Amino acid sequence: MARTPSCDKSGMRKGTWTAEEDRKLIAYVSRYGCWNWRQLPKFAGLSRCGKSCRLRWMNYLRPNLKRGNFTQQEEELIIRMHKKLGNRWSTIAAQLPGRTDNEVKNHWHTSLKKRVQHNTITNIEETKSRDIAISQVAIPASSQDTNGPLSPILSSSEFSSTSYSDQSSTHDLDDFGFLDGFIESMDQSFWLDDLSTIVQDNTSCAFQNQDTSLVSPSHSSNESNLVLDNDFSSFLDSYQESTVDSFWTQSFETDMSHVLYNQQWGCLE
DNA sequence: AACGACGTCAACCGCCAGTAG
DNA sequence: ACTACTGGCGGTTGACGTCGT
Repeated sequence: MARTPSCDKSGMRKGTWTAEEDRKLIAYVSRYGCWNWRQLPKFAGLSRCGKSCRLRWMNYLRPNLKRGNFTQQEEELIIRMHKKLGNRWSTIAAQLPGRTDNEVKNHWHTSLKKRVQHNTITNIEETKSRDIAISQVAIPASSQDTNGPLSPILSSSEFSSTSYSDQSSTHDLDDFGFLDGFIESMDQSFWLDDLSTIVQDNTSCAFQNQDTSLVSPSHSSNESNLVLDNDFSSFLDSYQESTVDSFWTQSFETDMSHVLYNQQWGCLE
């Protein structure tokens, strides 16, 4: 899924991010936080615009992102919320821990939209044929089965009345309070099921420790180099998983000691 | 094997709201 | 009140993968 790297008029790189750029961005944000996206590329040694850095971080690099296929629960939640909210992807994504608005939006356009449209058409056809049947056989409406499955995948309206019947049966369609309970009912393991690799404790900050000033006695330079030599994507998985609990609670250094960092990367004169 | 059609998704673009000066 | 700047959002693009012929 790589785009051909290119540069815009101002010399900023565009297109696919390289592993090296990812490393620099992770290293910088992990250490100093994102205090100003516009200024960040300069200090992090990246030839990217701040917007591009922010997007890369938010959609791909930041910890606690859940990658991989959407679960049926997630898909049903997206369908239901989209029916209610429309294309408010960030709001919808906020209800799906570990998912980005971009990811939700892409999944909607590539998969869920067609499914919903198909179900809508199927629903109309089912309704028509049922109406005909009703008109031909005068059965009291109350005895009609209106809840039969129309397809293996539930439509959004069915979802509201079946999948989470315990919650939704007691809530109006306009009441989204049940979503909170729905999310809360899922423990941490649910959201992390797709994260495959268990990371050794001493790997968690190995990347940051490339700054030799930060290398603890327990980390030899060989260990740090090992991280650099390994496949970057697997490192990224490890990095993201290992920082799930601690990342957002850690306090970033707010002084301007990026100079130390940049000396390590050689990106400042 | 070659080709085109279609699907996927990372990344870009333009707009807008919030905020500081 | 106005301007400039920034972050965030949603729409769109386009490179690459997959599938069918």
